[in-house]
Amino acid sequence: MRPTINDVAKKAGVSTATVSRIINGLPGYTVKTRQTVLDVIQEIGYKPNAIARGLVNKHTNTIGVLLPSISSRLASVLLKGIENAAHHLDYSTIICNTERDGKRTIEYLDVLSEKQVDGIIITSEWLKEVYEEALVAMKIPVILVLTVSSHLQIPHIKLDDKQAAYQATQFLIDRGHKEIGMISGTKNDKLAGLPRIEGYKQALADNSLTISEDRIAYGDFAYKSGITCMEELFQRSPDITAVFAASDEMAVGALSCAYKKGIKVPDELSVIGYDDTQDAEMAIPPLTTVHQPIYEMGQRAVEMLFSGKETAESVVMPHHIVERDSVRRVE
Amino acid sequence: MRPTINDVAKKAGVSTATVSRIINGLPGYTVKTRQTVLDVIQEIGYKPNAIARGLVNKHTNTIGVLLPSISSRLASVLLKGIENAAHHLDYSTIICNTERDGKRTIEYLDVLSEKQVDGIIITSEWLKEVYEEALVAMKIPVILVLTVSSHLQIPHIKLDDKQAAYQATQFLIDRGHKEIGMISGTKNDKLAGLPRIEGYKQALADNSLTISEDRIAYGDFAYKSGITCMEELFQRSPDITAVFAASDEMAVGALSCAYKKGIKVPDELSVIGYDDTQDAEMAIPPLTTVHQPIYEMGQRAVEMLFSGKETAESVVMPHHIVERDSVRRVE
DNA sequence: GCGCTTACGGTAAGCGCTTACTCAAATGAC
DNA sequence: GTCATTTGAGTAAGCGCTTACCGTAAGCGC
Repeated sequence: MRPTINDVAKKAGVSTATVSRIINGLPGYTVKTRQTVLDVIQEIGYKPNAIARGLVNKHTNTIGVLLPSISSRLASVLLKGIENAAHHLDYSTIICNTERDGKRTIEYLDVLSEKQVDGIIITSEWLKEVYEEALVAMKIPVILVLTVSSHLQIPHIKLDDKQAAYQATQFLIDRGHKEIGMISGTKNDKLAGLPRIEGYKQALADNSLTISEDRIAYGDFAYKSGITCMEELFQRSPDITAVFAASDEMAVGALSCAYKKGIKVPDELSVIGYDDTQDAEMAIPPLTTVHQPIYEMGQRAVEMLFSGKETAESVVMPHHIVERDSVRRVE
Repeated sequence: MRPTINDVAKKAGVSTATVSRIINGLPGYTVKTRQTVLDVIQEIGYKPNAIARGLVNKHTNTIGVLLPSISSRLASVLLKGIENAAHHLDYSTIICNTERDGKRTIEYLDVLSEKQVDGIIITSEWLKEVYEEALVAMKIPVILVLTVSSHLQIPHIKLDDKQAAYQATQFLIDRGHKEIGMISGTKNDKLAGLPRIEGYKQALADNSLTISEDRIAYGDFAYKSGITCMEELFQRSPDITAVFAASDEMAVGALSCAYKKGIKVPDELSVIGYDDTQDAEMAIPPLTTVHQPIYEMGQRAVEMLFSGKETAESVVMPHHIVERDSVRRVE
């Protein structure tokens, strides 16, 4: 059995209260008693039991993070930002990989509630009403990253997706492209789907370029769907000279598709991505893309969780385009 | 305040013992009392406090995972496997991103110990002696993934790296390559460094090909180092026709380097990677590589953690080469 | 109707801590 | 030297649960 506070109290000839005060840095003892107690702790290798502490203190110094798909580059960088900030604030982080499964999400919410986490960060996933109900029932601070709440006043962190998509498209237009396709995410995704399509269309409209549904293909943000979407686009609208993809993974899929068809990027086709994950950097050619400060968003989320304010303000993070080699200027 | 077992006991007109029995599925009550209690639980939205439970039950249903670098593709897939298996067994997983920082690692070990996790999985990182000491002190089951223990009998899961590297090199040789370079991981890495170099050299030796230190460049498994290593190799040994990289990321780095120099892969240079992460699939051209069953290793690790046996047996997982398009046959 | 077993369910201790309350001794003001 | 105050440290309750240990009443055989 691991030594308890009782063991050190006995061995040091003091009460548990004194030991507790010492390990918690509260006043009420001489330097001498402090030293003997510390010595005993060292000697028997005592470590406070965080569970027992949690029971009386009513906080566990741990947070929970819900992610729709943990192995994606985006998710893992976000997670890294979260974990890092949490660790610096002395919090542990429990991960919950929902796989976009509603049942599983509810299970996780239950578990986090039962485990008395001090806060929850929900990322990327559209908040169904059941989730929102569960959330209010548990009265725990929640921060949303890359998603928003429709019914509740839950603070979120994201970027202006429409704006960013607009700028990406404008970037292509500025370089002389007129026939521009789009590889979108899931069709009815209100988070990363619709707004980006709107931005794309708006940019075309503002530049008096024709908008055609033929030039939009719908994927699911993942690599493979980028390939098939690009194939569709080549079929339906072979005249396009540039493509805006709603994720780097899909953009790389487009690159792969073009490669297989012997179409040179950027010479014959320009591609711009979205996210600026390492995939963009590693692509051949390196991908021009919209940078989302993902890591920082993760950090920010935990800061907001413990900002002390009852409900923090939502924040929209800045974005910018990172220019690499996948877009060419046409005459 | 959240309702406690006491609240439901009072409201249902029974004792807490009965409520406890009911939520734990122990015998000792009529269907009728069971139903009233269940109704009350439902009505007031009672959820057992896992912290209080943990205090008396002496287990927390949570495990800790140490990862050297959480945002790498390898780590996130491993994590996914772990998290998934853990969730199925009703365990939560706490992540600890050590960033290969010894001080941080020790901090995490302490935290996990204090939080009374039921098991720990350590991945990829070489076990320093201090860690091993900390580990024995806390008397918690530990499983190692992609690493081993030098002093302790801690069960591990990995593959036969030397064998795998041998086969990768042999694969190149079988396709007619004679001047083969290697992009290795960290020079003195006993885990993923040395064994792979040995396998590479052994294969060359067994085929009476000359081994030259000029043909080995040392990176750190990450993308950027792959680029610089490839540059070095081109300089030091321009006659090589194929390269074996000790990680997919470095292999992709090699691809990027070749691309920049206008060297065609696989026509002018063949590249074989290691890991078979999604990076390999997404590469242009798609990367031939040795497949590590990373996800499965993660799953396996948690199964072993709770196999019931005092100390599980170490396992070496099978590997195989996934042939894609980055290696060409030469005459 | 008697003694027995069995099923139901309550009582209370205790898990390892924190902390309000108490008290004795030391200190300080005068 | 006296009295008020501060300081070091102990006592014990209680955080929300589980569970060993008991009662009590019902059910059974005879």
